Amino acid sequence: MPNKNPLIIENATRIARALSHPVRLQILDELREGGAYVMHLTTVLGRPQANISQHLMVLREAGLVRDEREGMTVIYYVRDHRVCDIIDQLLKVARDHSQRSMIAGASQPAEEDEPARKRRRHGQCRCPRCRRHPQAIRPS
Amino acid sequence: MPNKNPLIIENATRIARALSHPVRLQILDELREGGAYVMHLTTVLGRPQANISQHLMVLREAGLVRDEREGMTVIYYVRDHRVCDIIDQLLKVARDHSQRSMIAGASQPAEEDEPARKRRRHGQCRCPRCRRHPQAIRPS
DNA sequence: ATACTTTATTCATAAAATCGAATAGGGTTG
DNA sequence: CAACCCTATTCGATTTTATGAATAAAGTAT
Repeated sequence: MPNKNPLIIENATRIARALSHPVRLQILDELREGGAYVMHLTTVLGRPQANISQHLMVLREAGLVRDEREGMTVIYYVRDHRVCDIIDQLLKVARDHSQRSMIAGASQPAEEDEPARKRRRHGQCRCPRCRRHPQAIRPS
Repeated sequence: MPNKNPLIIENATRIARALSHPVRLQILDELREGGAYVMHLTTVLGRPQANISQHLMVLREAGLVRDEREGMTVIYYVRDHRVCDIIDQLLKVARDHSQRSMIAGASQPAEEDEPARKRRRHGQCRCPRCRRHPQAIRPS
């Protein structure tokens, strides 16, 4: 973890939570290549307008989208396209996990169930094993 | 979005939700380099044991960790390290967003507020603008 | 067997998220 | 202004999540 600042961690979880709903994931996908009207999202995703607006509010408060008034309509844009990359990775992992659960031994998960690497020498920890290796401390 | 399968999307949101809590994010970070005992996590994160176990259950059900009994203790491992990469990206974006909100014009967000790309020509959509460009359909 | 250790689970409660329905706000058109 | 269109917000009901407390489960040691 490149940054242990609790505020940063909180922010990261906020982004993750914003991504944790199918409608919001799909909204971001629609916005991805150039923004879209609310009405467009409503039509494409087949959900009531109020619901789309509600999800857009969540995305806005998470700082993931930006809106631009244009007369009577509003266009929403993705704020940081790195978030789209994150979504791509989520989908990739999700796809592999699905395959793994459906077919027993299929395709290349690109990184099979981790090989149980050598256990790390923990820092300051009172647990029986750590007690014998009081090294680097990583408290908070 | 490389895959529009609703099941895959649901799975992706499940992963995102599992990542949407500070304790779980930190747990994954601890497990990252080699797995850890529950007790170790309890000590390092400074949270009651039951709570750590509860979060581990969430991570387990999301398929993000794997446990291995070893006598009286249990070691948890990350299942797919690509998830750690996702966490790194979340943190990176979160860090930039924090900086952006604290300092007005600082550091390189690597991808500033998106330049409002040319609007996409939407497919089948009843909204006023789309009606005149009935092209590719992207319904469900 | 008894006591102790480590981890998991259950329960009750509080907090947060989701969603439809209704409504409000603002711009446009006639 | 009145009617209409697009979007946002509020409200209430329901569901999900989070958490401490208590307890269970299972291995270990005496």
